[in-house]
Amino acid sequence: MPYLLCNAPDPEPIDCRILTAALDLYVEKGFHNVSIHDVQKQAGVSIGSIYKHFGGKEGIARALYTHLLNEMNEMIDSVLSAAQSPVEQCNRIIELLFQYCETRRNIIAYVFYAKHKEFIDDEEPICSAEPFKKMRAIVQQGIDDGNIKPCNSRVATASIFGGAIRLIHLRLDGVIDQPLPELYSDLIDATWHGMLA
Amino acid sequence: MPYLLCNAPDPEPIDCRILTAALDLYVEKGFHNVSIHDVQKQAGVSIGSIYKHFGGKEGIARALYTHLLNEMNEMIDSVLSAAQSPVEQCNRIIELLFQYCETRRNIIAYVFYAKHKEFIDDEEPICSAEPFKKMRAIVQQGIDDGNIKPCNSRVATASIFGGAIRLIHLRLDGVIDQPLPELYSDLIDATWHGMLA
DNA sequence: GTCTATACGCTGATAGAC
DNA sequence: GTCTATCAGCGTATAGAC
Repeated sequence: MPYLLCNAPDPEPIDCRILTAALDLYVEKGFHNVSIHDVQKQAGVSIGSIYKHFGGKEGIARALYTHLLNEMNEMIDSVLSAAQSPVEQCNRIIELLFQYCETRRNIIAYVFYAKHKEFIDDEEPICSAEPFKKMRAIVQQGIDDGNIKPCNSRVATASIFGGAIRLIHLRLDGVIDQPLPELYSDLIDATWHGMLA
Repeated sequence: MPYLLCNAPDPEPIDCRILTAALDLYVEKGFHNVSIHDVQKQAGVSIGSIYKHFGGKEGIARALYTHLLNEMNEMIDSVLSAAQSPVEQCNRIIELLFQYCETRRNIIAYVFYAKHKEFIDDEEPICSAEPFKKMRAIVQQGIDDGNIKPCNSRVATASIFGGAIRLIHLRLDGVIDQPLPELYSDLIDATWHGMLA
């Protein structure tokens, strides 16, 4: 995977055109409501090329999946290498997710919102994927350090990131019309200090 | 809607058999991976009857949608009529959702997990539906009373219910193998008092 | 490597008997 | 009201030309 989808070289190579076209269509209409012909038309390539490169519709979805998880993963790694405390790392991840939700909407939608099990065979649930494991590891580290409240690590991770993910879903659904970064500080305060007045 | 799906009379009427069969199949395999013939077989009725009663595959999905939202709504109303404080009402809703997630798994999956926009035309996002509005109203009431921290009501609602919804998703995905009610008290503590140690 | 034309299967939907 | 048999259309995938 020589480059990230959002940093494609110019002129855009054919496989990249196919991926971005498919991503847009899958997110907008849902995987099952998109035909190979739709992708072919939008990408400006032929059906033959699509089968040559990805072996079919599901092949594109699987390639997208690994590709975008990879981007997620690099994002998490960049946060980790900044070497702050676990709490600050969690905050930074949420901050970046909120930014991406505005600037790279379809990537976030595909990773956080699509139901991959319904169209990609034998795929592990996405929360078992590398970036999500790392998020949980950060939380566990915070617990071990004594900075995060000691409790079931699933519960802790869900408590810390659940509100953010919920807001992302609502934003993607069009229920929230405010850009998420504007809600960041309120959410962070609620997450760490609780919702009691 | 004379009865709730989970309290169907005996012998089960034909439309109810269709709905429960479709619910099971839709949740297990995803709407688009289920054919009318699958539903017909599982429900033990004919295709003709299905078209007579619901007008087709999407008609079943729409009927399920309104039916199950109705059940959700009654659940919320029962909590509201118990007339506790908003904070206790929120806790009770989460407690019931966790219970339902174990005992009426498919109902929760269909309401909280399915992407209705992908197969039901012109449907409002589900969080605009009555039960979700009521949840937000409860939170707003708590803020007005001075019991819940005053902030953007979307953020507040997402903070309070986001962790629970996230755990429900993980449980439905098979990532968590512990029954959710066992995680209830940890989650509630985290929600109201925050995640700092 | 890229394309076009074609074949085949599946699925949603209907018509008409009981 | 319930059922079975049948149709028409779409969408995936392939074969073969350039």
